[in-house]
Amino acid sequence: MTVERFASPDAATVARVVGDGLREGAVVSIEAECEVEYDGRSGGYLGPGDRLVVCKPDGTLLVHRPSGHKPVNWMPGGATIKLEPGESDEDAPLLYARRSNPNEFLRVYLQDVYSVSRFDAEDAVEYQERGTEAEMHEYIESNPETALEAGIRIVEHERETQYGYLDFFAQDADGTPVVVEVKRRQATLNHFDQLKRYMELYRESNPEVRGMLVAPSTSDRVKRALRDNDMEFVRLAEFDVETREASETTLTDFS
Amino acid sequence: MTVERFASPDAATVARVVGDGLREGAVVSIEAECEVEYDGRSGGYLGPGDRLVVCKPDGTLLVHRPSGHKPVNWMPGGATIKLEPGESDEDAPLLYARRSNPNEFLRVYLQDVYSVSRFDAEDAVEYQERGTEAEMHEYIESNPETALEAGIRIVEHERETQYGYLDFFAQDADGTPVVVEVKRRQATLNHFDQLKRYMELYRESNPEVRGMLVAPSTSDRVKRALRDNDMEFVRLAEFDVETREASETTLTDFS
DNA sequence: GATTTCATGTCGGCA
DNA sequence: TGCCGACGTGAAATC
Repeated sequence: MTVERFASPDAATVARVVGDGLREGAVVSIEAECEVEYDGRSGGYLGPGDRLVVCKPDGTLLVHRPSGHKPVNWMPGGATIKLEPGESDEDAPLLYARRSNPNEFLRVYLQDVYSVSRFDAEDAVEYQERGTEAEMHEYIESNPETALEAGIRIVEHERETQYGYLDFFAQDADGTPVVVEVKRRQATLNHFDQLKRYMELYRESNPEVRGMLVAPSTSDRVKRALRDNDMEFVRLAEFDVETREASETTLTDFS
Repeated sequence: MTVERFASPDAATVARVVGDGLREGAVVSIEAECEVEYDGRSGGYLGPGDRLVVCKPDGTLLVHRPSGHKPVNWMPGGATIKLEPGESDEDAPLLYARRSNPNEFLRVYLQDVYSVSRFDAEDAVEYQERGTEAEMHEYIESNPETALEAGIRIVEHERETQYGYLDFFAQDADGTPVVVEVKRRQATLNHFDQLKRYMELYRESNPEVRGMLVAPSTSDRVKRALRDNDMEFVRLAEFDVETREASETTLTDFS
């Protein structure tokens, strides 16, 4: 049996299921009324309420409220999770997770456990992702003239500078060097800053060097900042999610 | 009963529990072997394997593998979730979530549902957080001389400029203006960029203006970049998570 | 709705 | 291990 579930378990059962489950590599889910306390990089307290608590064998602990994408409290993988049965029968069992670097902990007081389940999940396949920044780089590298401008030539990809990595170092039709920074989504002021930082390095030795910020879109503010600093925005419409209708791919597309 | 669970349910039961549950405001968790397909801002495919699928009544959908803090696939709140029973008995029921803006969808093919549970969770209390950037601002505003330097005076908090907001605008003991950028964690090159952007605005009219990057810590690289640009780093040790041992607060601290 | 900034961001890559 | 930047970043505040 892959899933074992216990309704209204007592503290000892909860302790056993959590302890054995995690040690043996299972995912343990708990539906309970609980109180949560966190301290570390930030700190917080959540009073009594019903939540879904998920413990993974890698040390991940998630506390989910009935709404919201993010867990209200959590511990990323690598933490040590243990369950301490309450001292007396009235005491709530304590689900306790701690990690160092940074030093932090999470305490979940399980005041009323409605249900706990142990899930011996087998999941080995890899997630296949499409549409990453790496893909955008590949596209630009193979089609620089379509993507950027006629006559441009890529000289180097991922060039290291003393101020960090720049995406492409290129030369335009006239042989003028071009610093290219690529963003997969709408370019922000931070991205402008980043490009400018690289530009300053090259402009010292060659004031002619050009700077290109390449992205599916950007705001007017960023465009103005670029103009004010003699840099350029290049729109890569091919990667704009909003204009490209979410394509109705089917499973066979991945075969 | 707050939690209702069904072991090895058939497609019709899964459809009923998911449909009724979400409509009636419950959290539905599914432990199943499934296949996942996503398309939208990015795209991806996850082959068959055992996962925990969580559906919330606000439209949140999470697919969790047995390890990792983040769901391998998800849909943030606001999506429309529906479950379509397979056409025939052999067809896997399809859990389908869609949203617009951006336009994207998630398909979870439930090939083998080990268990589905409906959790009518009641959770009304608010989460109380400590240690935010706002708190750091308050601290600096009330103790500028301890936090920053002797004789300094805060002139303005959250001043708007044509290039964005700066955290504090101050004057030192000599009356020289000081631009202050505050970060609640280790300051990065990006934060340096941000401060520099503001600085350039002020230096045009007054080359004497000072720039302060205030954070619990930063890297040597950032310190050097600051020095090279005649700006300063101010360490706010009070907010350093690493030096401050995770304090052993108790529930009573929040009363 | 668009833009900007914060976050217990998390995650991965590389020195 | 620490630093650095991408992310389907998400979420809040502001305009």
